[in-house]
Amino acid sequence: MTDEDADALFHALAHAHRRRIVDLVSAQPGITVGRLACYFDVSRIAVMNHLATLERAGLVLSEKAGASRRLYVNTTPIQAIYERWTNAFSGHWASHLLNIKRASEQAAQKEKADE
Amino acid sequence: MTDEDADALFHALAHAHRRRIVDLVSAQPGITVGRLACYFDVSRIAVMNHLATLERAGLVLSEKAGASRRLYVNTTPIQAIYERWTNAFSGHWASHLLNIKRASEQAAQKEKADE
DNA sequence: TCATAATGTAATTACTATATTACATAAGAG
DNA sequence: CTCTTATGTAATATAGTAATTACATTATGA
Repeated sequence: MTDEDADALFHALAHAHRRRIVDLVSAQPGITVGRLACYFDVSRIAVMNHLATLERAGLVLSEKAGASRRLYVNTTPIQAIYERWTNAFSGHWASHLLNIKRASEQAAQKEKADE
Repeated sequence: MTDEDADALFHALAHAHRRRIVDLVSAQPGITVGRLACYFDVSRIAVMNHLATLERAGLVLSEKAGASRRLYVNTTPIQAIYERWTNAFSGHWASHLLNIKRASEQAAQKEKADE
């Protein structure tokens, strides 16, 4: 996963409307743009912009169906997040919350070793 | 996890510099702000702003140590992401990539049923 | 073909984010 | 106390986001 991919992906998920879109499309695969927009207070255009952001991130796929456009969720990028971050922090994972005092002591020792 | 929490969290991760900060602080718990800033081309102030964003999201914790400030990663919010998204899409998880054609057929049937 | 309904594009506006430089505060060394 | 180093704050320029309204395109069906 490149930096650009990760930027697009996290940015796409960094807005409640877009996360809700993912949930709605996930629950109703093939929903059209217009029907989806009905769930929101903002304009259809705003929803379309959010969809463009989600498509850029690869989270939403679409296909034309006559005059409509059907929407689908792609979970692959979400899986990529999972692999990226759970592997990166597998060492910390067990404790769930970092113990600051212990880490602080370790850091103090490291400082001494560095000089 | 509230919408505000999720916004802060995903936004925090939506920048390569901030993700790199998380990696660096994770690898060197207790690193100081100044030392961390040395890893980046941008100014120390820019790095501090990124740190503020990460602290707002709960991804980075800090404690004063004399004139310095020691930094630590907190993995709890990342675990929250994991639970939020893997549970939400557990149904889709098995196939990894959504099969558009099948979903499209299902959607077409659903449309008929709705009218 | 013509009317209608769904989606797409353009231009605009208000707001937020990222980064900078310059200055201010706080702690440790001599 | 004073010099130095580390961190924090203020003001600011630039760029990117999120939303709007108005108009254009495309497809369906009488």
